Amino acid sequence: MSTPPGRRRGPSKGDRRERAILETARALLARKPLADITIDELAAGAEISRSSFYFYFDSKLSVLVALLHGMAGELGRDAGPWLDGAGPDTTALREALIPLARLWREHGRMLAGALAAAPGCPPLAQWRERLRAAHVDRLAARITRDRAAGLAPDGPEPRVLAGLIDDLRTAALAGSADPEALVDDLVTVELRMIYGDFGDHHPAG
Amino acid sequence: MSTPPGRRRGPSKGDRRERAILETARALLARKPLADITIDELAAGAEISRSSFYFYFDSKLSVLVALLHGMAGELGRDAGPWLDGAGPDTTALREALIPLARLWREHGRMLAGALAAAPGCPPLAQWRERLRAAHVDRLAARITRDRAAGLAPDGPEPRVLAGLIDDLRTAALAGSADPEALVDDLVTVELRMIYGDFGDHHPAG
DNA sequence: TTACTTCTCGACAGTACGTCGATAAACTCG
DNA sequence: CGAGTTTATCGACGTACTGTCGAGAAGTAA
Repeated sequence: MSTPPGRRRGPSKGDRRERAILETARALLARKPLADITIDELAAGAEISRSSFYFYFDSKLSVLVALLHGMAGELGRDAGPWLDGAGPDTTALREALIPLARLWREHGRMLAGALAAAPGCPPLAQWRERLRAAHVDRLAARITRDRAAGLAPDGPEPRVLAGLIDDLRTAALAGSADPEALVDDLVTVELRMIYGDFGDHHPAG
Repeated sequence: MSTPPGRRRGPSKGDRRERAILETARALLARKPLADITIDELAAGAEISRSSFYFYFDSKLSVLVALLHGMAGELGRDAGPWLDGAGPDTTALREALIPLARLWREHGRMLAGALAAAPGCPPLAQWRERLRAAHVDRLAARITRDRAAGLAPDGPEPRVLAGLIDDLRTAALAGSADPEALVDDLVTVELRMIYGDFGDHHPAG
């Protein structure tokens, strides 16, 4: 359910087909959930027969996983300054959230679909877990540092708090029709979760 | 997909069958997601044939919806003191969260499954929306009152903030293996989201 | 050409869904 | 009781989608 079955290597024509399947999937996922997409549609989009589809992927879930992996890098981009910094750095947090929100605007249906399908499909669950862990680990470390430095008040276990922040972020972005409009509010709220209102003043209405 | 097809009224034997289906569904949903449950299983659990199932419900989603409606009341119970009160009332918030967490411990799989299936099934989406609206409306009003009274700092639009809190709560409870262990941390974090650290001190490690 | 890998497809088998019409069981009321 | 109606049950059917198999067409290279 996760590794391609037939192909070996070679930059040949079947590659274009594989791309076409991925492209078709991306297009369809922007309009409807995975469950409503049939292998026929995917195959038709790549101009091959349904059976041929199975030469490239072993299920539509594999297609989604491939799509998601292709996007893995983008999801954590620009988070460095915030996650590796210290104190209630509004700007850094915002700079981390903006590209994330953009990604959610562009691929929201796909990401939300993947998240919803994750419990019940190990490879998807693993993908989500990895992403979450990457965020939580670094954020928890940051919280620990800030508390030690007296920059943040005591509170929930850093890892738990970081988990709550990740949950909030994901749920909010997944649920919103206009994720980018949420950025400023998310900044405020995430900072409050960590710092109380240490030096925080709401940036924009 | 949402209203029963055949039955009229009368406290007769078919009622027991309907109950049996609901019971079976509840039991199965505790172990696996809706997608992995077949009508056959539901029918077998109620000791009727697959076709007979359709006399009672028109799909397994309808069963889930019925189950959910039967639980609608419990979900908002004990939230009154918190939602109708004022200021960072740790106790009231905790009293609201405890029964909620208990419910999530007992029926977490079912609730999480319903949430995951909601986008893609109007009746479920509606159910979720109603629940969310009920919470958000009252909480937003509370935030507005508290700000007017100088009890809470300014921040995101009350409705937006309330929405974020609802998202956080739901996502956190849905994702946790032990929701009740999360209550104290949720209390801390929700209060911080609304009040910054106005008078808040973390209750328990 | 031959020999090989890459790619394609039709045909098949399996599973689950939802509908229909025939009929059985249970109630109702004369 | 027994005729009529509602309530409940089921088998058979048609449909949609999934995934596999094996035959073989293209492409590539000696």
